Amino acid sequence: MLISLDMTGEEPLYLQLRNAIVLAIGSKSLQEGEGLPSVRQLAEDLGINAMTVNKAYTLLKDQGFIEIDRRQGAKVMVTREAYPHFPERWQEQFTLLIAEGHARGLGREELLEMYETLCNNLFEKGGTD
Amino acid sequence: MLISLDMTGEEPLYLQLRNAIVLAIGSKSLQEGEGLPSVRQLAEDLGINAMTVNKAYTLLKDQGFIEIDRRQGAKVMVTREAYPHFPERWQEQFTLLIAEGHARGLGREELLEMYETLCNNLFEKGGTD
DNA sequence: TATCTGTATTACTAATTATAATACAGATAA
DNA sequence: TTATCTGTATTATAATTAGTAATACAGATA
Repeated sequence: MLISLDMTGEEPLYLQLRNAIVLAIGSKSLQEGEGLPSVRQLAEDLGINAMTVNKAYTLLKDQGFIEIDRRQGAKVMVTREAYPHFPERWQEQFTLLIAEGHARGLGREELLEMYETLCNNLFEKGGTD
Repeated sequence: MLISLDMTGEEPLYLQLRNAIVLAIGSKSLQEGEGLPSVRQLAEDLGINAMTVNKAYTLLKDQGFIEIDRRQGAKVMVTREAYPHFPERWQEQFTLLIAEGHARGLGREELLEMYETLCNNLFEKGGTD
């Protein structure tokens, strides 16, 4: 899992990190049960503070993407119970993005093509799923 | 265009307003060239401050969804020049949402179904497009 | 002149972001 | 036992941004 952060952009570091990990899980390049680096290790690798990594991990835990064991560290474990807002909140955001694309001139077919292209790009990064 | 804001939620009022208008444009229930209420009028209707409405309008303008004429007020006018970040930024967000859905257990077919359902829901709100 | 536009200014509070230094609890391995 | 890993709680600090609001101004219009 290669993660690079944009230190100059406006997106918070902990969010960039959270998103990178969600992308990795979604593309199966991080698999269920797989362990994540320790907060200190990852912080050192990325050149950021350990508490910033901890913030990302805690967020991922609260959103049901990982579990954290004080002994072994964090590992991928997607659970539905931890995040009951799915799929309602997700659908809202999804609909909003579709609306944005359509408003900007993408027709139904173009939207569908775009969707499929993005899906393919995402899935070919990971394993055979 | 019926807009209702959640005054107690954590989502900022100006963002809720911006999103509601983008949804309306995307579903064609607000059409190209159609005028929006004045900032004061809308602020009064919604029971919020006029500058909050202005912030939403300014954001919509900066993102290329509306044009603002000091004389006539704001009207829907989607332009590509005003927002050169499309489609790159949009694709990133879209991909992230797909990844979230997939990570939470939606397979490729389920994702596609979900996509089509959301599309249909969105488009049937507006006109015949 | 009265009344609409949007908007610039200013203000104020609250929250966010990131970092840092410690310290602690628990587990593990030498 | 000791050293060394985990995560995490605590506290602090600093800079920045967010969010909302009150007010006044400029320009256009009727």
